[in-house]
Amino acid sequence: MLDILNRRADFLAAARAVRHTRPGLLFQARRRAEAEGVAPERLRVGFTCSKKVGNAVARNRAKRRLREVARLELSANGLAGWDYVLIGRPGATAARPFEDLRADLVSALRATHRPDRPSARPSDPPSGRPAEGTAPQNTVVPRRQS
RNA sequence: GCGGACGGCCGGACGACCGCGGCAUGCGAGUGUCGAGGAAAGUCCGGGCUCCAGGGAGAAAUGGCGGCGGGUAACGCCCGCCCGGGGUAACCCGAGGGAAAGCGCCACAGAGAGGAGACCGCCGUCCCGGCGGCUCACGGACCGCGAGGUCCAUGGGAUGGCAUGGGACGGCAAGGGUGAAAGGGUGGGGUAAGAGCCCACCGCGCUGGCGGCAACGUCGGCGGCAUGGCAAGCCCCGCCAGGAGCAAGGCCAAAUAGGGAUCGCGCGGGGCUUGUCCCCAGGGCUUCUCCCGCCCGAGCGAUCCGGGUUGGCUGCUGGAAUCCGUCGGCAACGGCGGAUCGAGAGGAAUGGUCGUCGGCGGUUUUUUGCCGCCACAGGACCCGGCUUACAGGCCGUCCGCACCC
RNA sequence: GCGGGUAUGGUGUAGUGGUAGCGCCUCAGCUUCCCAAGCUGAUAGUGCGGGUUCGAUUCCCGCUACCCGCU
Repeated sequence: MLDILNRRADFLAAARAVRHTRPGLLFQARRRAEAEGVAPERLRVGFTCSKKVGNAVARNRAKRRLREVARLELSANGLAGWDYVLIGRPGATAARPFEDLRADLVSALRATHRPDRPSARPSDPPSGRPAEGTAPQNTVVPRRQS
């Protein structure tokens, strides 16, 4: 089951971790630290849209489509112990055909959890990004959930 | 039929599968039920509600409003009417009090921009000229015997004349010209020329009658031009307004100190006639003043509460509600009766994939077919308004023009 | 939820109701062997829609965009 993310700190932490850009959405993912007190089998997801997406109707519609896509894909293919954040993009999130939007999420998930990609391990960012304050997940190599 | 004015309404429908939020029920799986708008928006006004401020009166400051009457809980909203402006009309628009309380501004142009002014111009008097007459003197020519007459030239004089030139002094403000605006307008009389100088009408001011609750209208009398415009410049007049906002506010639990509250005892300076005396007080309680009332002022004791943080409950939706009928009212609206309950979340619920129909656009000679698209926009304490956004469509009333009967 | 402010050439900014200025940038010319600098000149602007006024960047109303407070 999906837990909904609503604390600002969780969003900020996810924003400092893995990011992927897809035409229909921005994707962020972070493996939680054990010390955070959240049960490790939980999988959490957050949705957000900035004012650039549009007025309240446009933002709500983008978040609903992201929610539906997360319901279909993330509950099946997401990893326990991770936080995911899905961010709406102006125009595209609401206008993109649904199957394309769904494929965007699948693609981002695969890019995040592929073991041979450095970007899957935020522990050693090649671009010299400042290291994250919460270190424990840096040593864990993500693996596919069975 | 075409064009136009005004008012009101709808703003996709039905269905399938997988999902979402609240409530009820169930041990549970689940089941049942309800689930965004006309603007929910902007936050521009007005209220309810809650807390804060001791009560009353006045003032100041600040902000707002501004024809009159009505409606309303109230309003800057609505209705009706008046006045002014626009339109052939239906109808539309108007921050629509005061400019003789005061201050300020009116660029440029123009002579002059506010108790104004004289550039061109008009008129009078005088002076210097011009023209044509009159008259005198002298000269010449001609006619006549003569007295004399006629004509020409020069010079002088006086008075009057002119479609006449220039100047000085004075009168005038009609006309030209400048300007957004030139110190009432039109016409006539009058005059040297003119002018409210006089007269008529209009406008303006004062005043009386009548109609109207009133704004105002209308009829008459008087005055005789005095009062330019701007107050969405300062300002004056009248009216209105205490502050904060549901993250208001209330309750509970966890957690516990340096502060706070209540009660009891107690309390300033000066004067002498030493008294249960008199006088003066200080500070606080809405920016100030006044009146009333209250408290503090100095410590001690007792009792109670408790900062910050986190969570839960409540406020929370039945209300100036909506609909129908009826009565009063031109209307806004109000009275009465009946029926109905239609989101209450707490980072926030309506989505995805389709089907049929509807609408719009494109393609097509047309039909069919195919393709694309579905206005503005999402409750967060609740109401009444205003403003702004809005694909497409529906209904009603009225006006103008053309045609037919 | 409650309030406040700003909008002026491409850019940064002045501006008493009366022709909207200035610096940088851009362009052209001069200067130089060439460039830079310098000199001369030019282009280009009041966010939008109404209203008041003879006249609005200025005053008033309504929108739009951006920014900033408080809770």
